[in-house]
Amino acid sequence: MEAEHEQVLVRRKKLAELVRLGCAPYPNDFTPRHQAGDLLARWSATPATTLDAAPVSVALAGRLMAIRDFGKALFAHLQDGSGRLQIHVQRAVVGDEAWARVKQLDLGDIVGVEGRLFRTKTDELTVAAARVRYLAKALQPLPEKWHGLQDVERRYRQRYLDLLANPESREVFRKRAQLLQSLRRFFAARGFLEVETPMMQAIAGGALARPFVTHHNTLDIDLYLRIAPELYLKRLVVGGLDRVFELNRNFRNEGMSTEHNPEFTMLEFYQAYATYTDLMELTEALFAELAREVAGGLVLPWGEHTIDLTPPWRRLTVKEGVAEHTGLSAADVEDATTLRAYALRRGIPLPDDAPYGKILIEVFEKAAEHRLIQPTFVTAYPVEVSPLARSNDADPTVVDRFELFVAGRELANGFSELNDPAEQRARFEMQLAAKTGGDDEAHAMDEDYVRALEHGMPPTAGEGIGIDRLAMLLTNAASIRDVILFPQMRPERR
RNA sequence: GGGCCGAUAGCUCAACUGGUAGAGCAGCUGACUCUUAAUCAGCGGGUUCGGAGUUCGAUCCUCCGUCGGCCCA
Repeated sequence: MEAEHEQVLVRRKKLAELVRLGCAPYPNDFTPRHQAGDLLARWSATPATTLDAAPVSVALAGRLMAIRDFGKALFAHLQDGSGRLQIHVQRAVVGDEAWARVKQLDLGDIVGVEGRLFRTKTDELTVAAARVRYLAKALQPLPEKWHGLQDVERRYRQRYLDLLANPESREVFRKRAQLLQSLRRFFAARGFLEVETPMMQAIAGGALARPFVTHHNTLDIDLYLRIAPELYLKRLVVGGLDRVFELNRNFRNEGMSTEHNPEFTMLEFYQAYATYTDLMELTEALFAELAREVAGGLVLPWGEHTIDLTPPWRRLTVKEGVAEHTGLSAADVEDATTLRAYALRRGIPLPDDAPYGKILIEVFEKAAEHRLIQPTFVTAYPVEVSPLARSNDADPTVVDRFELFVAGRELANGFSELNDPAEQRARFEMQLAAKTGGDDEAHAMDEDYVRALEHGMPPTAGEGIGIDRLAMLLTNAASIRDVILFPQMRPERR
């Protein structure tokens, strides 16, 4: 426990004084009947004379965010989950005894107010308080009323302070909630079933990433926090759930940055009898709808850029992207030796035995990705880095896969699913070889998944969308930590 | 993991070339019944992130550490 500073001690004294005056310290028998935002919406257009002629009784509760004391009367602003409403308390109205209690109120206290609506001289809708009760004492002072809470570290560690002091922050998370609702509505409207699959998996599959490990005591086995729900969702498609989606957390044991948090929210969905090109169109429709509902339109400010989500979006292959952003010719891009030399010049690290597809994708990631500001579907990914995707019929060195880039980062990854069990087994074996060769992000063998495919999975396309990054895009947030309520932080040493 | 930057009153921020830390808000006391960053008068509040060093003297310079931000891997 850190030493308490003056203001906390003062507030503790006030709490004691309130108790002495007969107030329960933390009562829970006050029921608000109104919300500040609703009252403002309903009555802001009503003239003062109407409010006086037919009084509107209200009861609301919230946190005191500003107090302007005039000795025998005071104005204050009460903030609840919906907004901020002014209250006016007069000694002559509430009586001396209640006034003595009102005088003990501090900024940050949670209070309940009953009274009627009126308009001040400056026409602000205000509650003329008949009764004020305090519902919870705030022992700690609020952040500065004008600048809010600026300290980035405290905004993340003590998100409650950020939320109550910074309206922009509340707005970001309101939009995020709206985003999730819109997503669910979009998929429900198209016949997708929302499902939940294991977070703890014996084999961490469905993506190429390092997992977190945990231990189950009774079973005495190590389990992995999932890096993706993919293989379970496709088992459901085998089981006849033709359209499924899951909107939930994934965990990857990797570095942290402005676009990576160890746990992050991912939408994955699978549609039987569809192809990756169908999903590109679906994705365009989805983003358009989300942008309209959450951000108010398809043209979004993004830092110094303006991003236009109006479909259709640009499409290009990985090789085209590499050629465009490296200056190499199409023939050079096809040539592993030339590509490797380019990678070396650019300081892109590559294992000695990296196959062509791996070199290609590394060069693409370093040279092209961050330049794809406007929405772009990148297609024709090398088979070596896509162990779960269906090979292209015309060119089996690539798969029927796309990634969507917006604002220079990957937002979605979708493909026609590989449903040939024999080929899937062969792909897993390729990955095992890579793993033996030192690639610890290579995919593990999943026998049960192959067995599921042997029962027959309909031709299917599936996609994953990074929800945190999508939220960043729709709220113009520079860091993933700005759209995650409690981002991962190093523990404070106190 | 590497580079750069940052941490000063409860909060938001100042402090010249090294000379012993200030303002606004918040708090406290008093005045004030239509204010809204209320106003007016007065007062208190500091381990300058932690540790070591250089120096007569360190918020300031050096080193180590902690936490955070940005960039890179």
